[in-house]
Amino acid sequence: MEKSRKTNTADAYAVQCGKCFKWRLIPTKEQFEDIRQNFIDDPWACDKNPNVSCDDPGDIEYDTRNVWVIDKPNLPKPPSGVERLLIMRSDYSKMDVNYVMPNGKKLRSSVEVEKFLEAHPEYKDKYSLADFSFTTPKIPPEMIPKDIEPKVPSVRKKQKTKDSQSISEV
DNA sequence: GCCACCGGTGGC
DNA sequence: GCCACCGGTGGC
Repeated sequence: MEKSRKTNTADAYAVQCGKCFKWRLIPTKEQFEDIRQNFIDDPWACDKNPNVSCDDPGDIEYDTRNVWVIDKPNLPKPPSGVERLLIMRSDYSKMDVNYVMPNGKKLRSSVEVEKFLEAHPEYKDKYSLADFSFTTPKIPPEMIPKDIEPKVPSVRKKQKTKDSQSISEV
């Protein structure tokens, strides 16, 4: 996923084809969430779209012209009426997950979800804890803009090679 | 007074 | 060492 400097949230979503490894843009967040929730059992491929094949050029390149963040596969899709927000810290150190409930309340952890459901029994048959995941994507070090100052100069963070690609929000 | 944002840490 | 979680607070 690529983040807009303005909104601090993803402004595009892309999935990588399991066969040709090209990246294809997914038009909406909800479609992206649909693909993501079953990604391991049902990996995505270009021909999932009747009008697209691996012979077609990719929609977007994985490079530093955008800030890419690789999402975890198989996150539960937010139930209807609930939106999952993924917010980038201004220093690109990490991301935060918030769930926006139908009444506008934002939840920051599973514990808060639990409390919310207790406090609002009317939602209890509609939503369950399993619908929520606060797992955050990793930010590949090369995606951190060059003009961002490293956080604590005294502490060196070690770079990590991250395997995968698979799913990504841009 | 709220809430978006950030820093710190406990537990794994 | 990582990351899910939460307390604090500055700016509105």
